[in-house]
Amino acid sequence: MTHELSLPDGVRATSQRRAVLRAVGESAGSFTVAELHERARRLEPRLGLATTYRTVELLRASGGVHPLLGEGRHTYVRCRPEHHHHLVCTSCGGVEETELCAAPSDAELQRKHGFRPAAHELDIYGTCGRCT
Amino acid sequence: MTHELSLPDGVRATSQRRAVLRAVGESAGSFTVAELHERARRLEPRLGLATTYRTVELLRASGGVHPLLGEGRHTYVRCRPEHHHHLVCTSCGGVEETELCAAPSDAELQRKHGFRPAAHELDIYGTCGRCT
DNA sequence: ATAACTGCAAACGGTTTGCAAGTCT
DNA sequence: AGACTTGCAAACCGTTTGCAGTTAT
Repeated sequence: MTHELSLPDGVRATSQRRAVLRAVGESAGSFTVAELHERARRLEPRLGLATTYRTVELLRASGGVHPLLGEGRHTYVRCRPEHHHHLVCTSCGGVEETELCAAPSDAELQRKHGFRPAAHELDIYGTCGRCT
Repeated sequence: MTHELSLPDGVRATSQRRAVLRAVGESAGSFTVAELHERARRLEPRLGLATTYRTVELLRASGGVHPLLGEGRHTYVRCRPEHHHHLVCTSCGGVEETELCAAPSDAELQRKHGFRPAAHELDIYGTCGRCT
């Protein structure tokens, strides 16, 4: 089930890069580069932040991780991003995630607007369970 | 047709803010704060960048503009009151509006999350007709 | 009169880069 | 050996903030 994460061909398999790879593998959901760095440092304490950035960029270019539009460009998910949206409570400010989604169909967007959708972002505002 | 853009209640109508407002009004599609600043400076040469940021934040808080989290810098689009969503072309930066909408149903959100939705925002990223 | 607002410049936080030292093949 | 990779620190860039002077109401 879990697709094996690997470095692109032609780059060297250093201990630093392996540590970053494992940190990505251990991530549940989305992560920032800083979080990844912190986690990878447990395996490779001398790992520098710049190297983490460089490795994430390698993985991004080879399709191993994917940047999320929704939470700012500095958030990534492992290649198969779980599709989720935000439920923002306007009373307490809390945010939860949901997998429920019903965006307009690709075909309809194509037909009515000539637009080819690649990703979308949906934020739903309302009142959460605790606040009702 | 074009809804008049205005400052929120309780804030002073200065020439700087009017210049930023007009610059927003003149924008086609999305814009960055820096672009807005440059455009608004033609009307108000002494306008500072910080003031442009502060005014954009005012407009954002009062619903006059809507932030898109694109590559690198934050970009915004002007927001009109009718219910609509944005089709953002990641190739040319253009933004069109669509009335197509299919958010998850209130009942489903209520049942699965105990969340009572009031409003939602949907941004769809992809390639527009001209860029395909 | 006075609270809101401004420009300026310095501060800030995340990201990138130059470089000398170190490492994989 | 030789190219690739690293850590470090400085540079970078968009954004925010502190402050003293200015302006709308």
